[in-house]
Amino acid sequence: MDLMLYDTFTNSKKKFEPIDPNNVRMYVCGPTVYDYAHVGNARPVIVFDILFRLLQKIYGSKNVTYVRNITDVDDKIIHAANDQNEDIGILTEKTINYFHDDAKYIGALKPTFEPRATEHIPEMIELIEKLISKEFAYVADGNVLFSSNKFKEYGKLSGKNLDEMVAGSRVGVESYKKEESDFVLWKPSKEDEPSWKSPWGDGRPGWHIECSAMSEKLLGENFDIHGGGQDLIFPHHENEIAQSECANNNKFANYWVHNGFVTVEGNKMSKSDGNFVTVNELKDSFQGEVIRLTMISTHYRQPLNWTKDNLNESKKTLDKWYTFLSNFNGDELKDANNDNGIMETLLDDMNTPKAITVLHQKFKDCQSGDKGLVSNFLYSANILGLLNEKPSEWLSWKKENLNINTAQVELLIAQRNEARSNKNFDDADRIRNELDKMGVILEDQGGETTWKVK
RNA sequence: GGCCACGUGGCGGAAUGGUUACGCAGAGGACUGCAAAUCCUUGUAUACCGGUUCGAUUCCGGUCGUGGCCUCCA
Repeated sequence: MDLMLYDTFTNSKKKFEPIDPNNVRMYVCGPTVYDYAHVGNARPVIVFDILFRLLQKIYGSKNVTYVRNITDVDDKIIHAANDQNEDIGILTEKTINYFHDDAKYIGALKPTFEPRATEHIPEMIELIEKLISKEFAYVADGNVLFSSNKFKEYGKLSGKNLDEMVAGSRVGVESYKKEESDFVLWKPSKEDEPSWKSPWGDGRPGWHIECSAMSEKLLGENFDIHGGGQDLIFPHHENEIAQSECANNNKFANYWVHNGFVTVEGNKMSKSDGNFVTVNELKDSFQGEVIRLTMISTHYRQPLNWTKDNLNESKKTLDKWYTFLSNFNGDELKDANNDNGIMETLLDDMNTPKAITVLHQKFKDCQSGDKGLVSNFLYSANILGLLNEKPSEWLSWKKENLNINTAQVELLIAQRNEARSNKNFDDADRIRNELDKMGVILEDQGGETTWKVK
C-alpha cells in the first residue's frame, strides 16, 4: 500500500513518491528559540515525528534524512534578550536546551540534522548574492530585498495573487521597498544587535532565507517533503519557494505538509494572545505520552482544542493499558513484529485517530493474555511512539511526584486490612475514606490491596 | 474585502453513495462485605435549504455559522 499525503500545493491527497528511496528527505520548520515551547509549538514536533517514524518504517531508518532547523537570530529573540537583560547567545542556548527536553518528553526522535541559522550565515550570503546577480533581489538602504513581482509564480502555494494581496493589505510600506510584497533577505543591524559582515554592510539575515540556505545545504535544491504549521504557508513558505526556485531554477519541495492549529476555546493558541500552555508546565501533572496521545487523537490537519478533559481521557487510557501490561515482564513481549492495521491507517495521510481505534481493538483482543496478541498490541503502540515506558515506572510516576507519604499510606492500608479481616467494615471504610481525602484510591484484588493516586 | 479550511451523539473523534466506527462520560449487569479496577450489555448525532440519484451524512449549488491566513506566529 502506498503512502498518501495531503499536499497543500494541490490541496489534495497525493501518492508519495520519493526522489530517491535510498535518501528520502524532509525539512520541517523548527522553533524560534526565545522562550518555552507551548503545546501549539509541540504539535508539529509530534506530527512530523510520526511522519519521520513512518518514512523510516517504509524506506529503512538509514534512508531517511529529517532536518528541523533552529532559528536563533530574529527580532523576537533580540527583544526577549533585552527584556530579560540577558546575552542573546545565553538565551538561545538555554532555550534550545528547554526545547530538547520538551521534545524528548513528548517522545520525539531526534532529527537527523538540527541546523542553526547563526551557523549558516555564509550560505545565506551566498544565496542572496546569487539572487542579486540574477536580478531577483535588489539593495536599498543597506537592505537586500526580494523583488516579489520578478517571480511570476509568487503566491502559488498559498493561492494568493499579488494584486489582491496589495489591495487588502494592512501593512505599512517601508519606503525602501519597491513593492509592498517585497521581503527582506538581509537587513542592517542596529547597535547591540547581532551582526555579521556582508557585502551590503554589517547586518543580519531576514527570516525566510535561512530555510532556503539550510535545506539546500543539507538536502539539496530539490527534496521530498517540506513541513510546518499552517501559519507558515504565507508568507514564510511562499517566500522560501520564491528564493530557492529563483536562485536555483529548480523545483524546491515536492510535497508540502502542514499541521493545523492547537486552539483554546476555539481560538488559536499563540504567544501574543497569551492563551498558551507550555509543555514544560504540563510536566508536573502529565507524563509525556499523555501529551502525545492527546495530540495524535486528532488528525494532524484538523484543529485541536486543548482541554484538560482531553488530557485526562488520554491519561486514563494509558493508565489502563499500562496496568494491563504490568502483568507481563518486558522480555516475554519482544517477539511480535507485524502490526496488522496500524500501518495502513498511517499510510493514509497519517490517520492517527483511526490508528488509535485499531489500538483499542487490539487491546480488547489481547485481554485473553495471549502473549502473541499482547506483543502485537505493544508493538503497534510503539509505532506511534506510545507505551515506551516500563509499566511499573509509569504506574508509580504520580506517587513520586506528589509527596505522598508512602509509609503512612501503607500503614493505613494495613490497619484497614486488619479491620476487614475482623469483619469490622465500618472502620475499614472509614480508613478508606481517609485515604480518599489524601487522593489515594484503593483496589482490593486477589487478596491484595494496591493503591494509586487520583 | 481576498484566499483557505471546517461544521458528525453529552464530550472527543473516524468513516462512508445503501446496516453510521471507536474512546470517554451516562444507564443496566457480573464481580466485591461495600467499593475500586476489570469485563459484558446498552441509549443518543451527520448545521440549514435545494439539486443529482432508486437511495446522500457522503457528490453539486446556495444559506448560516466557526476558525485561520493576508502582519511576527507551529
